Amino acid sequence: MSDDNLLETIFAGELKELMVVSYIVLGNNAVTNRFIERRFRMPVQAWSALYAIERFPGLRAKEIRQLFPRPQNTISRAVALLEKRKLIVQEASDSDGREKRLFATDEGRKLLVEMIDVSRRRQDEWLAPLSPEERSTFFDLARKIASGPRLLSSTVML
Amino acid sequence: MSDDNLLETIFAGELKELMVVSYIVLGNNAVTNRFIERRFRMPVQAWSALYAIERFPGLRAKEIRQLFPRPQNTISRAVALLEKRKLIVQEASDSDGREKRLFATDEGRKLLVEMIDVSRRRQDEWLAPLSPEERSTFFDLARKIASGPRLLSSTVML
DNA sequence: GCAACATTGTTCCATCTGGATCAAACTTGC
DNA sequence: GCAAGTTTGATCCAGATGGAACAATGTTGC
Repeated sequence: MSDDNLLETIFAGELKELMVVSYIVLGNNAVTNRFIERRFRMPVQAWSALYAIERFPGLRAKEIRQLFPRPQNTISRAVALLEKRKLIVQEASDSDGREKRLFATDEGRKLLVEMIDVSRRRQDEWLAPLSPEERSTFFDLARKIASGPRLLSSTVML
Repeated sequence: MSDDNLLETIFAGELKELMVVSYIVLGNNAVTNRFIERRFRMPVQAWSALYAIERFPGLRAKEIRQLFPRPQNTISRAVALLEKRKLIVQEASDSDGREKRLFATDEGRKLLVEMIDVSRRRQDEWLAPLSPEERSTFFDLARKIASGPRLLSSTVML
């Protein structure tokens, strides 16, 4: 069986949606994770956290988890790395002594400009097969899936 | 800012497609990976490999990589685990002494029945927000993205 | 007021990960 | 025929991962 037919067949089974989404994401992650690791010497979740913190000044660590569903200690380590690199600063919360409010530094914002630029160009790269209308439709449907109540809390995989 | 507005905002930026797809996949992985690890005591790539081997009897390890873009040693370990559990057997290739042809055992096929069933129900769970027509459209668009030449080989993230 | 419980974020540690290296088998060029 | 290069898959190892336990703080119920 030829290589193309392998994919054709796997994208025709009862798990075709799972298979095609996994394929896209595993393929993209291989490219993206390696690049971010090599270029910025940080894991992807650190760059994600910086992106979120810059966009929402004063963000709390627990809120980063709502944006990027990752284990708690993963966020904790990413934040610690960003602080060590002086890309963000932590500030004690007035209202809750456990919380730390996070803010990007000028250096962090500067690094983000490059990070966002290359990520946007990478996004255009994997979305290239879609027309603008298709791209819009794809986003709307993905948005619907993201808003589903069972995405994060399953009843069949307990 | 409320929790919902955090997501609303992050899904409205210049990286919205990346953000929404990441959100779906990170969220689904948290559920799925933990379940497969706990229920079947194997990493996700081992179950993926078993799925591929059952579907394509005599598959080679390198071909699994085309279906599931993962590092080569990851596949090698997954295959070794499946063989140790007697879920697959390896058979020397006639034409190439380096290759091993992989075949599911009866036990492997039996386990797959349950794996596929729960995975299909999980798939229905995260696709639930979409109508049948939307689901079909989503699949077609994802299929297009998967077939793009720059998904696996970037020119902007070298 | 305070005991029981919940939440936030950090640390510990066994396990996993993936880039690099390796050995074996195959292919190419001459 | 064979040296150089390639392909296939296994192994090594430094560093990452995530579940669990933890400390500190806040909330609830009485």
